[in-house]
Amino acid sequence: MAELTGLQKQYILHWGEMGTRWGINRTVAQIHALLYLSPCALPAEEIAETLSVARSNVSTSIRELETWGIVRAVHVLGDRREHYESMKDVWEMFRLVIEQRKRREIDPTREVLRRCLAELDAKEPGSDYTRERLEAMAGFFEAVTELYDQMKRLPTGTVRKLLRMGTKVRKKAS
Amino acid sequence: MAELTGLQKQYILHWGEMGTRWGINRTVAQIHALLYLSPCALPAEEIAETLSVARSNVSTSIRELETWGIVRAVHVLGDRREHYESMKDVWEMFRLVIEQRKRREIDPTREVLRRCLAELDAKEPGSDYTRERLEAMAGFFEAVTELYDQMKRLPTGTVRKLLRMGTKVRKKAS
DNA sequence: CATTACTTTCAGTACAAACAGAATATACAG
DNA sequence: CTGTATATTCTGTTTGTACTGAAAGTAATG
Repeated sequence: MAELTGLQKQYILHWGEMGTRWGINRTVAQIHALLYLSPCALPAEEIAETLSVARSNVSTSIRELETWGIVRAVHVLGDRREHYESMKDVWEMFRLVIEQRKRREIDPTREVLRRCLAELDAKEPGSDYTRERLEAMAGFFEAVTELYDQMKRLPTGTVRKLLRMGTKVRKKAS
Repeated sequence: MAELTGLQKQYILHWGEMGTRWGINRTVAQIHALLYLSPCALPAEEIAETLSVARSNVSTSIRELETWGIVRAVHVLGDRREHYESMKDVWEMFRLVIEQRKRREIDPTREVLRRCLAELDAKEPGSDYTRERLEAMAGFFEAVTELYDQMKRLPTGTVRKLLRMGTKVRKKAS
């Protein structure tokens, strides 16, 4: 993984852009893409060179990826440096990311909605319209959470199987 | 909707923050929150005042919300100004947003992955590892797309019903 | 325990997105 | 046609995030 092929470059750059669109730092996403494509774990130094970013920037970004749980440090015999490798199971990676974004964004939103509704009862029992809207929104978030919980219970791979089943059934019916 | 209650303020501010985390402009999200809570359509002027942002900023943001299809202009008799109102069906709103983000981000990513794999065949038939990784990622995106398409076929409300069913079944089983 | 290899933290800088306000355009009323 | 109300576009400024390079920190080696 010394030099990038044009193809790898293309993938890494695109992944970086996608990241930014979903509120993920470009460098973080690029590093992830690089590690994902790399057959072996890479030291920070090499990542910095390959992507032309500061060594320190790599350090911070790696740490973020580690908190997501999709990158980890491994040791290579005869080398004092940390080497970093990405998880390779795509489904599991996305599961991790989704789980954490849910915790950080969906759950707090549910909290706010609940608190709003409670306050509404206490202080402004009259404002029916606001209540109606907040309840609709709260219902949505509860449902999404429910959906998520049900998915989580399914063992790995089941989603994929269900998907295949669904496709077949629909094809038969048509 | 002249003055905001503390509660409405809370919701609007939170919604703004959530927006930024998902790559949506804070003002855009706030305006959406305001219109969503408002029982009647509001003129741009009033939105600007209520949220303390520049009139021009409202203009741009509204336009973005219009392109998403979740806000539209309506006319009020005896008033030359445009009044804006938000869609109220939460499920439909999210459906619209998801559909468009898929178009703008998921689909292009699938494109890139396909192109990469094609190029890989043409130019570098040897690089097995890269191919393996790209194929795994491509497979994931295809599956997500498939899942999305299947969901889309379901008539409105079915997701909600399925959800309730799922809950019941699981409760019985336990 | 001093030196070297490596990593993280910190402080300032650069950059891109968001924004305000002015300028311009459009549409309506008299 | 003129003046007024409203909407949009444009330009410069602000703001916040990402980033760099230097400094400090940590740990292994001889």
